[in-house]
Amino acid sequence: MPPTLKDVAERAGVSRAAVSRTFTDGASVSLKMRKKVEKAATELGYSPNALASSLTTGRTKLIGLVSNNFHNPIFLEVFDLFTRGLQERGLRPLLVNLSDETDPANSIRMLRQYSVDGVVVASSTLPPGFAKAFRDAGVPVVHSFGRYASSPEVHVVGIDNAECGRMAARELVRRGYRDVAFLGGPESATSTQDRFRGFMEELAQHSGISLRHSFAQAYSFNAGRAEMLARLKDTPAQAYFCGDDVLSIGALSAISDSGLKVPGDIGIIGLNDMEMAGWENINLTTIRQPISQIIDSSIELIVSMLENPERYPEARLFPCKVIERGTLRPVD
Amino acid sequence: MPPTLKDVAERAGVSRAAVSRTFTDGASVSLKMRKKVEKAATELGYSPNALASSLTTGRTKLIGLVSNNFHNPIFLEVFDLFTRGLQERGLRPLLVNLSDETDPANSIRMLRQYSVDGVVVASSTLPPGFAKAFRDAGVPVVHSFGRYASSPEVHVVGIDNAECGRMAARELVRRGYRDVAFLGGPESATSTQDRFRGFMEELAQHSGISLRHSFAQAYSFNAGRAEMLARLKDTPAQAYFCGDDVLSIGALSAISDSGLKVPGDIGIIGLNDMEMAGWENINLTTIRQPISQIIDSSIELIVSMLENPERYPEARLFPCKVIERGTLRPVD
DNA sequence: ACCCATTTTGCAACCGGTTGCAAAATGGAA
DNA sequence: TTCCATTTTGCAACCGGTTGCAAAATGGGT
Repeated sequence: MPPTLKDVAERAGVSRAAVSRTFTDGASVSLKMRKKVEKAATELGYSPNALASSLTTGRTKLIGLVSNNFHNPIFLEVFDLFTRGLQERGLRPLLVNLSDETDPANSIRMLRQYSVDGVVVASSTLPPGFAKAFRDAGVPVVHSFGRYASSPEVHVVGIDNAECGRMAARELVRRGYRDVAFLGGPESATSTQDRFRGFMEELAQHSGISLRHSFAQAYSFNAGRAEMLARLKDTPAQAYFCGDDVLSIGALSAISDSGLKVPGDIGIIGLNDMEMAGWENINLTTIRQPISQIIDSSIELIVSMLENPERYPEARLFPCKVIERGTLRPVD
Repeated sequence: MPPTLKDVAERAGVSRAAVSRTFTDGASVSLKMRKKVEKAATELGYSPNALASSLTTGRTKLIGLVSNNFHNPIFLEVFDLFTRGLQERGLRPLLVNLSDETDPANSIRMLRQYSVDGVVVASSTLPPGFAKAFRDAGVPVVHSFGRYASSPEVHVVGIDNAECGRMAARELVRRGYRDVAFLGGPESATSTQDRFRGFMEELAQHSGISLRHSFAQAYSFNAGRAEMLARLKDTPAQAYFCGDDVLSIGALSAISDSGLKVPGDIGIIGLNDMEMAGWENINLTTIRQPISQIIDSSIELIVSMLENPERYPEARLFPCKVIERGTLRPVD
């Protein structure tokens, strides 16, 4: 239905090759020819079919954006930044919602059918093997918010979750808490495991600190609330390092329902610093994850892999920092 | 690099047409042939190139998902539902982030280059002309959360925003508020205009009610908070119908900061019933928009347009209802 | 006006599939 | 076994572009 190369060529009275050349930059076309072709093209309202050309060039400019985090508000920011960043570079995001799927086979097949030039896996809960499966299938891949590995097999861009755990521990100790707890996300998520490990390691350096832990079912408000309600049945800890901000907000809600005060009775520190954490009626002390840097860097990396698919895998970790708000008691 | 039809044909010792047929259902292939081909295909790890086939079939199974709402948490739910619904039907969402762009020309060109089979415009702020431009370009389109028109030029699926305005008005009147206000989203958004119109219309039916109005810069927490802070400089109204839930939450934050109580001093009613509205520490009285029905219906519509692109445009509006929580005072 | 190096152009094959058509194979009935 | 209607298969053209190669055009120098 829409006009094709052939239509333009006929109308301009030139060869199809000539038309193709005026629309691929770097090709040799005389000014006269270009004028003629452009005239015919605009008259017909022609624009080249990207998919047809991908057949011969081997490039679709399609990037698979794969995620399973469609319930955590911070991922709206993530999608916003990714789509804008990709668009700015002339790339198109083909979105894949994993829902509860953790087997990459389906997504790989699907994304290969559409010949995506590369894939960004955006998830803090999927294991490194997930992204690796793409690489093994010959698809350039970057795992954003993925698990750090000292000898990474795929590009990983994110934060050092263990270091964040240590950071949270230091912050709680600095504020004089002695009886602390980790209220993590799902135990199977790599981010949960790493944050917990770091948290424990650091606390082990300090004497006389008691530590407990438990895990919520998901990184979600309801899961955080439910888990904290359960904790409140017994004597709760003095302060909790929660798996992330949504979880923290759920916990806050449980605490205020039970009549206790934050930070008076219980302290909370989260992780992410999503927009909502700064809302005045939440005012959560948390650890900021530099989302936009992570995403810029991920895009830069996937773009560079389009030129050089064999690029040696690297881990890019960005520093986090504590954002002090109102849910931890002040230092004495 | 990945194996092609030809590779499979050679390995199986059959024609390329035979291979093609075993992978298109409804085609005539003997069982013996099928076995042979499937064997060769799995040995090579072949899967057909969807883009190449789109060239002859004229179908890419790509659906453009166009939105400018990447800051309203409710759109995370929207994206989740859309991507899942499309995937279930074997369609792939190609995401377009409009950011601040309101001219459809770019998106149309881009989506035509990728030969999308159809487009879903998911936005409550874009004017009907936006979606219409796609239709005029010959691309099947559905405008979800779009403006209702009695003689629609494109398919619109959403709610009757004016009716929601009336509903909010009735609810406030029923609770005995006499001095009420509309705190809308951006004045240019069609949803804002319609909600305001309905709200006024209904209030005009009741005597002795005073109405004021103002508009926030965006459908966002900060905008709602800023706008409410401004209102609080003078004597505020008794109750506010806010443009949506995020705006409401911003307003709530401003109110509690100023030392006033909700619903004691000021009542708030929102619109959307996003997940957060039900969180116990927010507990917002609001009007529920049946998101998942809207999206199911949108997908059903766009799918039906793939078969019949000339399908007569219709408006599908879903009823909303008031969800009573804790931000309006009880009926006397 | 002529020659030659350089640019521009068109031809034709190709990318990875699909499909109308006719030839070949199948299989049931006589 | 033979015949004929029905499937199954392969050939070849096509979808909308790109690109190597050789022919044609250009233009500068003498």
